[in-house]
Amino acid sequence: MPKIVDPAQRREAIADALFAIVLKQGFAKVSLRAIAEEAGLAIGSIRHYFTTAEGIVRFALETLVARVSARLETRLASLLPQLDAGSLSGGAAKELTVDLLAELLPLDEVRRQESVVWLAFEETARTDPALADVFETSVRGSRKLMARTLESMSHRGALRVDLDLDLEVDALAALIDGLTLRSTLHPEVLTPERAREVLSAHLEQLRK
Amino acid sequence: MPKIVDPAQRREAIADALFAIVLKQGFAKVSLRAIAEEAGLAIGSIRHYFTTAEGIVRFALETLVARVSARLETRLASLLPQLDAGSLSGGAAKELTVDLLAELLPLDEVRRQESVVWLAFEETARTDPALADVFETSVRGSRKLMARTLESMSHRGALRVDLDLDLEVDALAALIDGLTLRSTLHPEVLTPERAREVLSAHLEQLRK
DNA sequence: ATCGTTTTAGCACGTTCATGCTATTAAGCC
DNA sequence: GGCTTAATAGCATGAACGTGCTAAAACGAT
Repeated sequence: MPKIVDPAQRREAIADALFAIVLKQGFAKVSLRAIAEEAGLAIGSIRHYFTTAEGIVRFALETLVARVSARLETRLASLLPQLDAGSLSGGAAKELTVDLLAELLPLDEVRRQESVVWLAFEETARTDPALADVFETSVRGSRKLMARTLESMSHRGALRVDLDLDLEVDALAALIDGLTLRSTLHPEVLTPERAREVLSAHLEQLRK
Repeated sequence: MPKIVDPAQRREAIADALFAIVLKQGFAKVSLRAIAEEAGLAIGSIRHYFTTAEGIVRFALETLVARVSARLETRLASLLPQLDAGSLSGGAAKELTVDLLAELLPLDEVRRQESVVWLAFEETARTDPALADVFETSVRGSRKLMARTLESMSHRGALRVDLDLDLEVDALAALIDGLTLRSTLHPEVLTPERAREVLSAHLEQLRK
């Protein structure tokens, strides 16, 4: 039998190499050669796991989405029971909600890198049908997360009653998108910590 | 004397060709050859006006910024006297303010195209120092516009008094960034008209 | 009509790219 | 210990790229 290498792990390593290049040199510099060098592999080796270059990009995007989704799911799973238990004060509940949504902000190096890569993919996806559907799903998913969050507040009676909930969902989703965009690409204008404050203040204004 | 061609006009036409390619095929497909074909010129002709390919990109970005800035300046110039005159009702003043800020949203085909190109440049600029300073300036400029807008409301006494003005400036800037991003790249999730409604509602909530 | 200069055209070169193939290497079962 | 097969390595090809450079063309003043 042959040399044993976990193929899934190898694929992830290749995706990580792609991320590193996007991060350091931008999406335009991504190429099989660059990925091979970054990963410390020969081009032939990479092509053993991915037949086309496009396949790498596609897989990398799916990997990225999976990682972020997993983190959000984890947080959500630990948050919802706490909120439903009703044992928290309004302020504590709000802080936990902020924590959940702030998961999307580039508040640490890992998330900063993910945000950069995410934004790089976004431009590529606009003209690449193979990637577009992944984004469509993700964007709808993030809107859904906002909706769930606000509905949860509403059910607890923690939300102002004079609000158009649907409109507030769009506003919250856009606000977080904008905060992420600015604090990722222009941290000297808007620091991630500041972005978190803005998010917190926004939620505070929605409270009763 | 030689054939008469307005060089400035030619440069703009070349920039427009670049915009068209970004729009139709994405930033990755931009090349001298592609630009030449789109503009109906020979590569040599283009290189007569721009010695390097990088120069075209740089010039195109400056052109884009100039166009958007000019539109904003025009609107601002017509808006400020009206507001200072104090002859408008609060509601009318707010609508005019929304109109001003909505200039940044992709509400018509021209602005949609500009937004797409703008976002494409943004990713490129992250790793290209020659473009980065243009963006730095523009991002600060847009924040300044938000600040001026809110200050104007504040001076007219049209703003709630319990607000942290600086925080609201960041929030407004991020909200508009996010609305633009979403309604440009994912109009099926957030239509531009809907984005305008969100913006309007946000400003309404800031009013006294 | 001729000349001088701007504009246009495009060839040639060296790089870089993705990809189709073919060898070579390494590891576990017989 | 040799066989089998996954994994690795890298060569060859053709296409696309930016750019240096030279030649042609177009046009207005003389």
